[in-house]
Amino acid sequence: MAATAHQLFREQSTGKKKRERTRSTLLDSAISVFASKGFEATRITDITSHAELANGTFYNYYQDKDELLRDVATGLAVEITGRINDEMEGLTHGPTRVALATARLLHVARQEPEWLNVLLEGVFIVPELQSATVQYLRQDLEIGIEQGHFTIEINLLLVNQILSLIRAGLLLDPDMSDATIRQTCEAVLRLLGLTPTKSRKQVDKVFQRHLEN
Amino acid sequence: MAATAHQLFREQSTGKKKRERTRSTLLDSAISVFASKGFEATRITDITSHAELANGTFYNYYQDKDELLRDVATGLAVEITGRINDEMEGLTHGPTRVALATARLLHVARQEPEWLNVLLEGVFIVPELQSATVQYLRQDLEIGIEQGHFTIEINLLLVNQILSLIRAGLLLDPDMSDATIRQTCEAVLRLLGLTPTKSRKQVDKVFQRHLEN
Amino acid sequence: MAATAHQLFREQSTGKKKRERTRSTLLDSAISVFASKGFEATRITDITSHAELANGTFYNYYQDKDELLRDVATGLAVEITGRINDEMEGLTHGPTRVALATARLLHVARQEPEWLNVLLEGVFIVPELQSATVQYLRQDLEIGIEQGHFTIEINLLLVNQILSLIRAGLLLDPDMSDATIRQTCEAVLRLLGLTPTKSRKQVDKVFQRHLEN
Amino acid sequence: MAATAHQLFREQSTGKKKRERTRSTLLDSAISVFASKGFEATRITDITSHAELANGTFYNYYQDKDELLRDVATGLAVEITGRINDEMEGLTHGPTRVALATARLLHVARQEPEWLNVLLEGVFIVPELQSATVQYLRQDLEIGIEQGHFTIEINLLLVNQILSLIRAGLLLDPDMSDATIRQTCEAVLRLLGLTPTKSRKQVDKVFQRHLEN
DNA sequence: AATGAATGAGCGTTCATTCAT
DNA sequence: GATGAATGAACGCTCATTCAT
Repeated sequence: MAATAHQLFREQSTGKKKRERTRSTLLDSAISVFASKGFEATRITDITSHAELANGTFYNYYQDKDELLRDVATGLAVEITGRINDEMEGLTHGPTRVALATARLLHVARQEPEWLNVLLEGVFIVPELQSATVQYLRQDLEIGIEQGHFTIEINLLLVNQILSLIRAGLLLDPDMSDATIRQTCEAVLRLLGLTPTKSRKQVDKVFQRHLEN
Repeated sequence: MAATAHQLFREQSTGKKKRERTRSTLLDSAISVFASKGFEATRITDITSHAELANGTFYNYYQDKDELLRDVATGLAVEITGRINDEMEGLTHGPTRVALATARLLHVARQEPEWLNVLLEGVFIVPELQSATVQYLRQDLEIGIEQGHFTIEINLLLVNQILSLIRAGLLLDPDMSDATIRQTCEAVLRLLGLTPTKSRKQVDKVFQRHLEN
Repeated sequence: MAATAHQLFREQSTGKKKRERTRSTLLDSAISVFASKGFEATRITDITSHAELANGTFYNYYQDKDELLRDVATGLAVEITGRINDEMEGLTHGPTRVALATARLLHVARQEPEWLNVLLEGVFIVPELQSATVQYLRQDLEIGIEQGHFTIEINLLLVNQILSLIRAGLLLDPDMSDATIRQTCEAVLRLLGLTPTKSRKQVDKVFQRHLEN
Repeated sequence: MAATAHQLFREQSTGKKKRERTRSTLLDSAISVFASKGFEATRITDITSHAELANGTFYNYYQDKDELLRDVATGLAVEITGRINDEMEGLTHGPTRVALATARLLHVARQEPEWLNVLLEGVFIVPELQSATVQYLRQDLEIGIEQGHFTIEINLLLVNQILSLIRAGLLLDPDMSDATIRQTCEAVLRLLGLTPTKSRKQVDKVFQRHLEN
């Protein structure tokens, strides 16, 4: 397999059976190729040749591209939310949690530029990931509501609005400069009902305390 | 040509030369097909057969799908902004202008469900429409800033965020219920820096004064 | 009509009826386009647009490209043989006649680079031009035989060999340098049975007496 | 695959891998179709259907017709020159070598009428075969010059003239009667500077000694 | 006579998918 | 399990040809 930024699935499968290792190779290749050509434009052979496998091998694992995307996006979702959650332990302030989660997410996108792109394509194409996202956000949103910080009604549109704001940032600035991350975080907080001033301060705090490195 | 909701371009070209009428047929067909299958998935023959023309006829008018999309989206932009601007005459209050423009836009989407979908695909695919959109919004945003209502920096990301919010609404509720329109308008105002309360009131006012029908 | 090196047919038809003038425009355009793209690669619209006529107009004059080629090549043959014959008046020496005719032909090709190319394509594609060529050559060949200069049997293959030698020169050096013309003329004379020395001298003489300018 | 005169490449690949066998099938089919319709007029599907393969299979082996022609012509050149060279061992007399090579070449064309046709199209279309031909002829021409038999300057035009003479014979009499072969051989020798008498005698000798069968 | 819009058969090419090895 | 040759439907695009104006 051609060298990549980070072979997420391959690493997770070292030592496992061959079938699992080949599948992981496909998954990692899919990330690379989806990220560089986009899901639609990607051909099966793009993935298998990137994985240095025969084209026919693909069909030993997946029926079609969609099924692969589902697998990829789910795996990425698990990895990324895991990373974010690690840092959120013990935080109880709703806005801080949301701001941090958003900032962390975009930070991951900076370090692994391919991941978020592919994950978001997955969310917009694979239906079940939509509701998973809702589940994931709901808790933090409810905390913020209870604390009186968020003035919102939790519904599918709201979640989509948040995702769309994130996507807009990613689309315009794939390298995720600090400025883009900040503007996106602030936009999310404003959407949830914080004033511009509070949004700004909240983001500042999160950057100082959690993202200095 | 198969019956459609509203043959925008066909109407504009009645009485003109045959070449212009056929081009309009293609444009109207493109709207229908792009809206129902999406731009990417649309085949040239989908458009020509919807237009009841031979496939080859397409190439008498456009080099490829992109060129057609550009034409369609531009035409739609002119029509839609025209309709919106008609109602904005004399309004000087920044938030009102933005809220009304957004609400009107989404209203058009309710009446002509295909238009906004296609226009937005065009904006995200055709580069020159991106900057046209910026131009269109900038004035109202500047008014709101000067009046002290908006707390923003006008940049490309902001414009994309606004468009993304609109798109999120359209994607989730293509029929554009009042609830969706309201939530989208409020989201835009919050993004621009209004508090939840002001956003809500502003939207209420716009609905009462300008959208009762 | 776009400017060309020399509008042979157009000139011949000035003052005649419109039908004749339009046909001439097509013929001259055909020469230009056949010469630059080759007969096979030429499209009907290449010719009509070069002639600044509508594509449909073509079919008012010809059924297809082949018919047009026949017309073009015949016209060119008449023009070119006319020019050559003008200079041959009074010459009775077989080798001189052949050498001069060949040299003149290639000279015409230098002045009107498009003509010979098109004419030869015509000869090899249109059958009836083949036998016309035989007719044209036979007389001079017979003179040379009778005078004891040529050691040949006049047959179709011989004529084709001569034409092929001419074509080889044209293909390799479209600009028809003096060297190419000389080598080609000598090759023709050798083919007819002259020794290398006599061939060389014959060509020298023709160049001195008839082609000094 | 439909029956053909002689499946040159197929024979060479029996026992080899499937990929090689299929490629050979394509090559042999190409010879048949190119010979009967000409290179230009041949469609990809003409070749694949003659080979009893799916149209798509072609593209597993070649990018386009040109690439295939190059492969075919090269293979034919190797085969044909091999056959000719076998008979030339030990001959040191320049004119004999040239006459025999030419005669043998045309003899091959009689036995395998498709080969020379296709090879010559290849030589005139594929540039690298042009120079290969020059290389091949140069040696014999130099021998003849050194021996004082040929009165020539070796250049590209000369080589093209020789090829053109051969082509003329092939075009006019695809069955390659003895008369055509003789006339063509004599023409080549005359072109190289031999007198008609010597040319005739040389050809007679070659026919008696080497082509009696 | 001239136009040029419309046609649709035909071709090159791609690529998901199958299957014998 | 992995391979990769073979498939053929599907699509983009061209262009000779027709015909109403």
